[in-house]
Amino acid sequence: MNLTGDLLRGHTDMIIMAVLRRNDSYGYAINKTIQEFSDHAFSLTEATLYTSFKRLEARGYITSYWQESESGKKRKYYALTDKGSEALKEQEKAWEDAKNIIDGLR
Amino acid sequence: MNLTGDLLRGHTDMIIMAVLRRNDSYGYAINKTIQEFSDHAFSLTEATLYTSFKRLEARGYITSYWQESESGKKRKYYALTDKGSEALKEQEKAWEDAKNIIDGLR
DNA sequence: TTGACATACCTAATCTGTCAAGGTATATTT
DNA sequence: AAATATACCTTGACAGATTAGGTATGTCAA
Repeated sequence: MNLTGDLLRGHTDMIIMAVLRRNDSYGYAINKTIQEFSDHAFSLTEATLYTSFKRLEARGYITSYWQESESGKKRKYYALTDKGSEALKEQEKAWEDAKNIIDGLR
Repeated sequence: MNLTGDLLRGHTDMIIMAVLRRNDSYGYAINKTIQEFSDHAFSLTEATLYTSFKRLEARGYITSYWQESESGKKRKYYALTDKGSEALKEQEKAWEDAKNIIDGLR
């Protein structure tokens, strides 16, 4: 498997929000989750990840808060907002459409 | 359905090559084919289309030749090369992976 | 205890593909 | 004669992803 991020471009936000729908999480852990679910075939670059956080927060789709771990490290947690939840649903619909179009053409 | 090309970004080349796998075709007709197969929900802009042709030809994935239609209009036909056929297979594999990753995360 | 690695955050500059907005020209339909 | 469909193409701007940096703390093995 060799997946460039460009293949999922435009869907990064959806992926992140889908992870946050399960529960609040922080950058490092979110990326780990994505890696695990793709059998370590795919990971977002950190730049992509943090750029996406900024974008999502600016749009009001997620909020953030700092929390300290047991080990003492500071983590920035993100939570999906109601608005984000709505946006996620729409993006998932668009994703289904995209799948149908591409698969229909083959 | 409201699909921006950005949602399919990175897959445009695959889509075009998939159309060309059926038979040689020219720009205008290729776009019509894509529109029909997506129930007119999706079409590439012409700029995207011709940019993609250039890119694909530069990579040796397609070749082109001019041919006149019965009506007298000149059409630039494109044909999938062996190299393009190989690339298409790989891209389709990557597409399957992308689908699995995204759908697995939801 | 020191060095390597994992954890955890972030930014600036660059690259790439798409889009908006233009352009040319011929054939067909009204 | 005008409108529409067919048919090609380019330039400049934009948005999202990548490359390549940066800071700092915790953990574990040698």
